[in-house]
Amino acid sequence: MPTVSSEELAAAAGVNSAKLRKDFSYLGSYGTRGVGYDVEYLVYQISRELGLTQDWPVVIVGIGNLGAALANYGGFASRGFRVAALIDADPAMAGKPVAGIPVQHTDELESIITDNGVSIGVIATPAGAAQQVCDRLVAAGVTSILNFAPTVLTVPDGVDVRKVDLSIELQILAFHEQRKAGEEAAADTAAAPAAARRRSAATDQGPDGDVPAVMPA
Amino acid sequence: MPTVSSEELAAAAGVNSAKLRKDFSYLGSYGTRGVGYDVEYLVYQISRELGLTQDWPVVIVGIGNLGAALANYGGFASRGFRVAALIDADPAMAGKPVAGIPVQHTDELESIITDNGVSIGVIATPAGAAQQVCDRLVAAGVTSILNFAPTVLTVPDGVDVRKVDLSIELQILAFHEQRKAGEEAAADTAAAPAAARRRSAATDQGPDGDVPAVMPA
DNA sequence: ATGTCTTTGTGAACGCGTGCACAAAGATTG
DNA sequence: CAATCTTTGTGCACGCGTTCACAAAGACAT
Ligand SMILES: NC(=O)c1ccc[n+]([C@@H]2O[C@H](COP(=O)([O-])OP(=O)(O)OC[C@H]3O[C@@H](n4cnc5c(N)ncnc54)[C@H](O)[C@@H]3O)[C@@H](O)[C@H]2O)c1
Ligand SMILES: NC(=O)c1ccc[n+]([C@@H]2O[C@H](COP(=O)([O-])OP(=O)(O)OC[C@H]3O[C@@H](n4cnc5c(N)ncnc54)[C@H](O)[C@@H]3O)[C@@H](O)[C@H]2O)c1
Repeated sequence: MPTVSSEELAAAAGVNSAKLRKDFSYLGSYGTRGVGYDVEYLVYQISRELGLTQDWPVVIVGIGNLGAALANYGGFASRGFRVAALIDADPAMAGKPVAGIPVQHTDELESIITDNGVSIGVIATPAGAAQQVCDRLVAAGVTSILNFAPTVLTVPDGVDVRKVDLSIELQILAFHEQRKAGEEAAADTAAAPAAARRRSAATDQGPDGDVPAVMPA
Repeated sequence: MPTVSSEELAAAAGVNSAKLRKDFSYLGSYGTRGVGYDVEYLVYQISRELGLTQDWPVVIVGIGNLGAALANYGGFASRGFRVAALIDADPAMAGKPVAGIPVQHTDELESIITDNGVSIGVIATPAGAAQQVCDRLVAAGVTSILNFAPTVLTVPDGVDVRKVDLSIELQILAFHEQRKAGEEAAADTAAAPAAARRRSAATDQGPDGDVPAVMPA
């Protein structure tokens, strides 16, 4: 029986072995002391706990550059997600297949959700349409939303939203990049607006000081 | 002078106002008691601290479905990121413009990085090519990488990597979705492999118990 | 100038996740 | 069966981020 120890797994994942064991313990206690974890059983238990043993139908709304790329992405199917439908507001796109799936018009949004029992929706529309699309998805029964539009969505309790903001990812990299370079360049207060210059010399922090807690790691 | 209070900002952002004030305090102390924060000055200070006052050239490697969508995305430019070059290994794509920018062949990767002083790279190649592309980017001088390929990249110290894994985003939603539904469906141990069934009845946790600490929020 | 009222900035307490350290479990060997 | 050895499962302590609560600052009215 193939097994792994928490030490091996932790080394591979780059985390602490005690943390890993404690995490596993939340799913139940199914390691064997002196031996480790039964790989097959472990994989199954984690998959089940994560909901990967079921198939989740998802709809993608907004089949533009990004939506089309997502529709073409094979990585979803391999993790148990099935693209149940593609939805776009552009009448010219209706019926046209993307990634082998015909695009349907927004008019049919509600019936698509209901008929397919969809509970996960992906929003890839322009920012202006996102909240409205979100509202319709939620009203139709969707309770989990993956949002690519740069908007903060408002949803009722019980609905989960995850926002993927690629600009913010770049901003985080740029922030660290700036720190790496040292703040020599930060002294260019010439570019600051009038109100900024007002007291920048007095209060701007120097290159010392730690990373502000505001920033994500 | 247009101002905002920490209370207003916190309500808009959906966070605690004290946290917001403490966070701002790390950037310096530039609120006015009894009044609030000078909006213009606040925006400038945050932008500067985040590195948004400079322009960051980025290269995108792998101009397929996703890479092309990224190249077409206008949201980057508006946040101070300039697509300096598009790079792909496919000779057929060389010279062909995507989003108005001609695609260049991988052979020129090193010179592109050097000539443009690029320190941020985006990887949108298939998983198999990601590490190799990453190594070349790093060797050429890139110190920040945004990785879309489903691979854990190994990089030397001093290089930052951020991984965007859309499947994981969906998995997190599916996990919460499963919990919302109650675990009635979790009892389908019939689908479990032999080793799993071995003792599932004995140790599988019931519907009670809290959210495992393993899971991200 | 003095008083009032609003809002900041922050010390202190709290809660939670992480890591240490070890007893208990179980496999394995003699 | 007893001894030994490996690795789990977890109590406990530490550290860090979040939140509370309030004194101090400053605007504004009188
Ligand atoms: N392209 C990227 O790489 C990228 C990166 C980050 C974020 N985003 C965000 O993702 C979203 C989509 O980006 P894109 O580049 O694909 O844009 P796009 O303009 O190419 O596509 C938008 C699509 O949404 C459709 N649409 C508009 N209103 C709709 C509605 N009410 N209901 C349904 N469909 C509607 C349009 O017909 C169009 O097909 C935008 O909010 C963008 O900011 C894109
Ligand atoms: N499409 C999506 O929505 C999506 C979502 C999540 C993750 N991803 C990941 O993003 C990556 C790209 O996805 P895609 O759908 O755009 O794939 P794709 O096949 O459409 O594009 C890949 C591109 O990379 C190029 N390429 C291959 N090897 C290269 C190399 N060594 N150097 C430079 N370029 C090279 C190919 O010529 C091709 O143009 C994949 O790793 C995929 O798993 C994609």
